[in-house]
Amino acid sequence: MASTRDQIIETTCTLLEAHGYHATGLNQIIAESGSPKGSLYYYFPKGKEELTAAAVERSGRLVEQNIRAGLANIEDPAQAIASFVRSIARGVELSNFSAGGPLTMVAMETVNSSERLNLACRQAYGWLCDAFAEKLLAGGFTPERAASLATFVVSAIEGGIILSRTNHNGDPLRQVAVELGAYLRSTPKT
Amino acid sequence: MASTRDQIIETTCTLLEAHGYHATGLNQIIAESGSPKGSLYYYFPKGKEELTAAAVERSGRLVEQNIRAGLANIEDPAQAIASFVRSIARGVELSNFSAGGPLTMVAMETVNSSERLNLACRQAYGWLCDAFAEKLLAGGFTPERAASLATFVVSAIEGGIILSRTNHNGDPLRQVAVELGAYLRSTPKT
DNA sequence: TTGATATTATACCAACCGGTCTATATAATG
DNA sequence: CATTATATAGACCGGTTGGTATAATATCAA
Repeated sequence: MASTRDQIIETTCTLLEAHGYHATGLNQIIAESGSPKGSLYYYFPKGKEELTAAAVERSGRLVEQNIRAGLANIEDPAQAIASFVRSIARGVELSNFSAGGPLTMVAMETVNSSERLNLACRQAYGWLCDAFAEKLLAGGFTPERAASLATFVVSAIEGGIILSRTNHNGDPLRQVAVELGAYLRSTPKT
Repeated sequence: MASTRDQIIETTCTLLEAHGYHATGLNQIIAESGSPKGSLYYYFPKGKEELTAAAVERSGRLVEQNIRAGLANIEDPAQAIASFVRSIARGVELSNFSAGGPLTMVAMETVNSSERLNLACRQAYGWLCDAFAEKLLAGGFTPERAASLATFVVSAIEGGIILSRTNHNGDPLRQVAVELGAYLRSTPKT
């Protein structure tokens, strides 16, 4: 059974992903998690910011695991990444375009208003880039190429999610999958 | 001299870009634009949603113009786009990471909460894609290739802006410029 | 059983939100 | 000049926000 604290974080992750930071109210979190406000402030004395930081960290770790797991089945990095992006497209569609990019909104909403959340998001994005970079490294790319390409991959996916959610259509992400796959297949490894 | 209405829209664009939809208050808009609330509701009787829709449209048109202007000086699409992305990186840095992607946040924040704003953002993103697609078309790509690549380009840039703003560093966008340029140079035009 | 600690449960608060209201300038028009 | 539309000005409203205070209740060691 999940502890009250975990339940609160989990609920926060879901709401942040769907509605963003400023549109997610503490009252909504306690209502959906079934915990009273007293518990929330017991576990997160500094309030919304601290809770969100924990949620961002959790989401980041979760996405990182998803990436590693999603890339593990196919050896060739180009094919593995293309296939993974297609699976994101399906996930976004299945969620009715309310999932995908749990970090994006918090990252953008708090860039200039919360140092703490900015750092949490920066760290989380680092984990995602690292996960891709390691796959590329294992596929024979040099460390420098792997790092630059990983940033590129995360950028393209992030943007693809935005377009797919906005258009209520998984196709933009699928086009990203196609082009990204083609590029990774053709670009030199050094 | 800008009319009161234009002044309100312009202020709204700036605030939306920096803080997003839910963090931008009507009181803040009227304070910074110097117009009283009565004028705001005179020009936008339906309130915040209507005003934001106007701001999104304006931002979309403005970005579209920037793209066309930015791509006009270099004939080769790959070089032109790479150069344009580098100029975005400079712009993001110069704004202290509070500019870039005026549509992103509104698009994400309102995907499932405002049909009207969702449509406005969808339309605006369409304009951006079209601007890139036309450059690619002029560069010899087939219409289908141009459309798919344009979506890819917008995705990568959008994501690059997120990473650059989050990391308070223009380099992610510059890496996007490098990889995007390399891919567009090497990918077949049919 | 007792006492201390950990946790839950609400009542409450000032501040702010988007939105409505009425009153008043200002300008164009008969 | 009188009248009418346009536009400005800001007080005000109910509801919600994040956050605080305090009391009740589990939990468990001694």
